[in-house]
Amino acid sequence: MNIGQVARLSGLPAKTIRYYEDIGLIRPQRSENGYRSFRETDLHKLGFLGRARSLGFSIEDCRSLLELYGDEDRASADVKSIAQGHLHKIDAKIAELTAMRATLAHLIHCCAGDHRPDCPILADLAVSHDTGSGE
Amino acid sequence: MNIGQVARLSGLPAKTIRYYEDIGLIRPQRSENGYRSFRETDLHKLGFLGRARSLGFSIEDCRSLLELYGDEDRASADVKSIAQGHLHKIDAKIAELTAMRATLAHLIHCCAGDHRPDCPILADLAVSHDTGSGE
DNA sequence: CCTTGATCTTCCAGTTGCTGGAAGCCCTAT
DNA sequence: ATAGGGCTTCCAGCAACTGGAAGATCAAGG
Repeated sequence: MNIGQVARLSGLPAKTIRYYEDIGLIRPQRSENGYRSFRETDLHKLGFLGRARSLGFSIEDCRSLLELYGDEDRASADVKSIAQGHLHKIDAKIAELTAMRATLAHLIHCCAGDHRPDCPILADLAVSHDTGSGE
Repeated sequence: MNIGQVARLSGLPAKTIRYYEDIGLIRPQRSENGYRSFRETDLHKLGFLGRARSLGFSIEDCRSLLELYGDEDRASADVKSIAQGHLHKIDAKIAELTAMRATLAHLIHCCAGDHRPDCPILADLAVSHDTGSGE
């Protein structure tokens, strides 16, 4: 299979597939004309990568997961550990965004949003706050 | 004021302040020796930038907000519009992360996490799903 | 056989928002 | 004079691609 077909089947852009080869996630063979020649296992790995990435795993996590996937003697604890680490990062990010969202939504609510210049959003950004326990 | 003091007062790294000058967010004067010389207004702007960034506004949003902040004839609607656009992006991001989190937490819950190789996390990543209405 | 257009190749640059480091000048204190 | 800190510039790198240029290859049509 050439890269175009693999891109169609895997749903990944050809550019991304080349990039994954560059960084050593996959190692497709080459035809005599220099074209990449993908086997079923390559396609399978790309699907794996696409799904792992869509769950937000970093490329390095994906590399580890792919390695564990190919290791018959893996311990599921190693996989679980990676997933839990990622889950913690997601939770931290959600918490951060939720805090931003709350402040932002409040400011937006307070802003008339008309032709006048008075704006509580700008007023808030203009003064320093303490990060502490305000109500 | 030199950059070190401004960094201390604003809480922003000196590198970041230089970067903000590079991209034209601030325009500190220069002393005769070539050092940046910050006025109160520069410090104020840097505080504004720090707070806007901490709410997750992009640099380009910050540029617009700073411009509106300095424009006595602004309409608060313009500020509100930027903030609302940003809020939508945050909401989209939260939704994306929450969906990831749900899938990931489920998989983690299903994984024994012991010395054995059987792992529902890897099993899930290994097969293609439809994005549709599964339960 | 030749041309056209799609597909493939490599390589370089750009994205976002900084951050680290090198090389070198300036300033103060001893 | 020298040591140290702070300041300057510029270049590289992070994550994970993405876009584009320049050129080879292939399949189909006239």
